[in-house]
Amino acid sequence: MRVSAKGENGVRAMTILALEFRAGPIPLREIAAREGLSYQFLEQIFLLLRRAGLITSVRGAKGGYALARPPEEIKVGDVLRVLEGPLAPVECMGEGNSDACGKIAACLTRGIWERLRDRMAEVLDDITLADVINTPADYT
Amino acid sequence: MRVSAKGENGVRAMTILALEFRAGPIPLREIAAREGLSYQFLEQIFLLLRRAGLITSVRGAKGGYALARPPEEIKVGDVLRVLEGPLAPVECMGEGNSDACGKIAACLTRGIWERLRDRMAEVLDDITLADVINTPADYT
DNA sequence: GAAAAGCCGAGTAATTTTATCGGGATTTGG
DNA sequence: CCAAATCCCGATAAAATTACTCGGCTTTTC
Repeated sequence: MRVSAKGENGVRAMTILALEFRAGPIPLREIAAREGLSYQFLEQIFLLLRRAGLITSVRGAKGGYALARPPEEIKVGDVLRVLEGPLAPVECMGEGNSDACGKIAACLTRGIWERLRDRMAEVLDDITLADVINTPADYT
Repeated sequence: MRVSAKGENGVRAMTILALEFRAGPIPLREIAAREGLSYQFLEQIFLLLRRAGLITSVRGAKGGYALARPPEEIKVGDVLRVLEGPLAPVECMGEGNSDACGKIAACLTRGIWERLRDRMAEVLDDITLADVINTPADYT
């Protein structure tokens, strides 16, 4: 039940882009340095995020990445779906989808995963990047 | 964000034990056959569940496994914690625990994982094995 | 035209998960 | 007592996934 490093670092990097929104494109090396991450690993992550339309890129010197939309309009769930695949706790259950799997107890356990999936989506789609950067220190 | 086969099959097997509660111990081979699972893989799972005190075993001929407590008293969350480790979406955040990880955006993203973790626990600790076996067919 | 940056397919390394093996220890029933 | 059924369990192999690297290309600025 863990989020992968890709997902975790992707959200982290998106948070930086949210903090720097309006500052013009931020080069990847800067983000990598700021978060102590491998430049090349982040590159893989950003490739996916760009192709999914969550960020835009500017090539060449003075280039870099920026959010494609303001932080208020990007949900954490959007980012995680791109990097982790659909928010489904078990394989036979993509979001929206509900295949039976032919096993005896299948129909019995399905309700568990459906409820879990829906709650997870609820939380993650309720938090935008704007919420993340406005988190008060005493949130805990 | 997936539950492992261990977790999924563990819950499935526990569901069978719940259905057969009061029928005396059920041999593992029967459960494996019923769910089309490898006997030896299930054995690993049951070892963990027994050590965690969720099931009891009877050795020898006519032996098998049974729930240690009635289905009403075993939560799906209990089973998953044994098989998947703590219900924590990211490493730096065991249940109850909240270590800082020293990265710049750390404190900002932490709230996401805390909320997610708490909601997941809420769902999984709210469903008992009794609920699972009483699931109406139109649950969806 | 050199330096700064992104683009990207392919490949390797590390880790985790899944599954198997082989032999033991207990219990039942004959 | 013996044979069959069944759990016990450490070790390890196989497979899958995840994390990360490489190398070379393209685009833009100065």
